[in-house]
Amino acid sequence: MKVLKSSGEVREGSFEEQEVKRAFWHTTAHMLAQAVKRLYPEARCGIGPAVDEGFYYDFEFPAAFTEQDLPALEAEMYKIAKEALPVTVEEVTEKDALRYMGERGECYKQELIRELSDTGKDRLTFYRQGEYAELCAGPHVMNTGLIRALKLTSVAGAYWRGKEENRMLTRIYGISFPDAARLDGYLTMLEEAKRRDHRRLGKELGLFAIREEGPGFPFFLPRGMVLKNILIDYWRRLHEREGYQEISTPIMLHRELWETSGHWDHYRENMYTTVIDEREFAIKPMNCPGGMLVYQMEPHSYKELPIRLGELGLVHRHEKSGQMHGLMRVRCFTQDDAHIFMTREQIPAEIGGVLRLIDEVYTKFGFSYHVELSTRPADSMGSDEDWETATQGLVSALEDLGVAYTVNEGDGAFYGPKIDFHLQDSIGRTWQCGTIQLDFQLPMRFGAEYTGADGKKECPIMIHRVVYGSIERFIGILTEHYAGKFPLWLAPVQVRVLSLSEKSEVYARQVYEKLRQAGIRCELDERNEKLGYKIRAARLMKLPYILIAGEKEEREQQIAVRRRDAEEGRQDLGSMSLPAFISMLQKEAKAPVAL
RNA sequence: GCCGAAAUAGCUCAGUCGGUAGAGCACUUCACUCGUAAUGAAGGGGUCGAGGGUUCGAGUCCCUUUUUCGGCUCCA
Repeated sequence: MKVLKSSGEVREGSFEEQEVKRAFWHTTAHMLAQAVKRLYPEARCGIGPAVDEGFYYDFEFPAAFTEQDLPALEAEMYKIAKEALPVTVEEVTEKDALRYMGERGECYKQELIRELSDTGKDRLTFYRQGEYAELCAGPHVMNTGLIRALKLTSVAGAYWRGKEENRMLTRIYGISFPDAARLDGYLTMLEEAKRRDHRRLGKELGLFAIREEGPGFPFFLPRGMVLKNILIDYWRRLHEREGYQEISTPIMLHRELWETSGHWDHYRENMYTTVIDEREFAIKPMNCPGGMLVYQMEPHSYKELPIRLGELGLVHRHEKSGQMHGLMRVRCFTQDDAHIFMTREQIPAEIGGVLRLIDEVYTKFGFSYHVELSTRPADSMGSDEDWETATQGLVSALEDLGVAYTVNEGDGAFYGPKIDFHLQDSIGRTWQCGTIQLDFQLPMRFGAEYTGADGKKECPIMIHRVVYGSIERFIGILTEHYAGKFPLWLAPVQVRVLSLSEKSEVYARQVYEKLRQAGIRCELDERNEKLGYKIRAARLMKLPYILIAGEKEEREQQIAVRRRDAEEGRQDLGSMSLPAFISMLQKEAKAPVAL
């Protein structure tokens, strides 16, 4: 497959190559625009790039455009493919480009052209296929006939240039391939991913629920609560090992505190407030001011530092409607927070320690993650020097440990720069989980101090950090990552005991009671149903182990064991004694933290 | 918040032109006493998200509203 660059250079490459694939999708995006202009001549084009999975194109339609209108566009695009139009590139002057777009009413394109020449872009190119031409830097594939399979997947709104104050355009998403088989494969993969959706699994497995009575406020059901508690338990052990002390601060504090911390000025829109005895209170959106107050309750010496105060803090934030997403984005969540108070000299070691801790946890769950460094935002407080020092502190910690990261300009918290850890969900969307934020502001605003070796009062530096991020979001990610098949140590229910018939009910119950006594999370299915039916039910719940207790097992004082994950192709492990099974289980679910 | 779509039994969904609200699974009862992914029969279960309107009559048409879904923006 040949790719045409804007210089006119032609390169041969395969569809599997990133550059070729993107050129392929980009050309398909142009075909979409071409089809739109054929069917809706009054529509105006925005931009239409290739993305990681396919492409999109933004349009302003004269009348409402809905998903029902997609098939007609798809048909027109197939027609354009069949026409096998050659794709060519030509250099144009700004004047010609503006005139061409002006004649066609393309005001968005004109805006782009003006902006490109204002930013000193000396070369403008048009790509042309048949009657359709547009401003584009390429590259593209060389013929529309190469696109043999395509699908327009969804319609969504998107602000022009991504800015909330701009007009909202209609964005059409799609994907294309050089053959039908690959398109089918892609669509099947999407179906698979839907099966892992934590919202679906959360319902099916009885983990959590969100109801109309509390939008964005999740309910944890018994099984989900077990999972949450296991994660908390693991977290506590780790933090004990790492020298953290755990605290708990109030969920609601007086307005003055939030004024001192700066939240009232910088975060007010997201805070819930209430009035008690005619005084205004805010429900905490973050735990830091509470942690700050704990630090200040007694005087500190440099010898005590670093002080690491951990808190599983329940925070509430008013996320705008339309932004919630299962457990991933909620209005009330538990942060596995900690605030570290330290001297300037301790910064590298402490940041390094947190980086290692986060890596240990993510590795434990088998996650791959990427790291971003977010720098000073427009709405922020503090001096330039402090921001510079703080940002430099994070950079050198990352570089000392050889962590690869990308920079996210202007995306830091209002009080300091941050390192973010992003994890992927089942369809490849990424979610920020862990974060490490360095803060010079808050200790200063609160007048926090410690006594140095020379007897002088100094202001400590503070780290805010979370590992899971939010336990809710982390559970969402975990559920999708494991597709609901939680490893034994995390599984809310580890074993289900099945009686074979009414004759084996008593024995099955005995087995169940013994497992419970051994501390194994188990359930008993003594319903009067066939074995196949009960196995199916247990399999659908994705339980790690199924035990069958029938008359034969009772005679031999054994149980028949069936496991969820086939080992060497076997799910049926045959019969064994209960003590043997229990010790096998205990070995498999061994303590998650090496202390 | 914005653009688009959706909401019917516990769950997944059907419901034609506006004319007495349905299926499968789940649940309860009965029969069967069963060996590794669904035994059979019977029964209970609905203010069709909420509020208003049009109509002799609304799950169905119109308006408002809430929630959810796909995105945008924002964020853990």
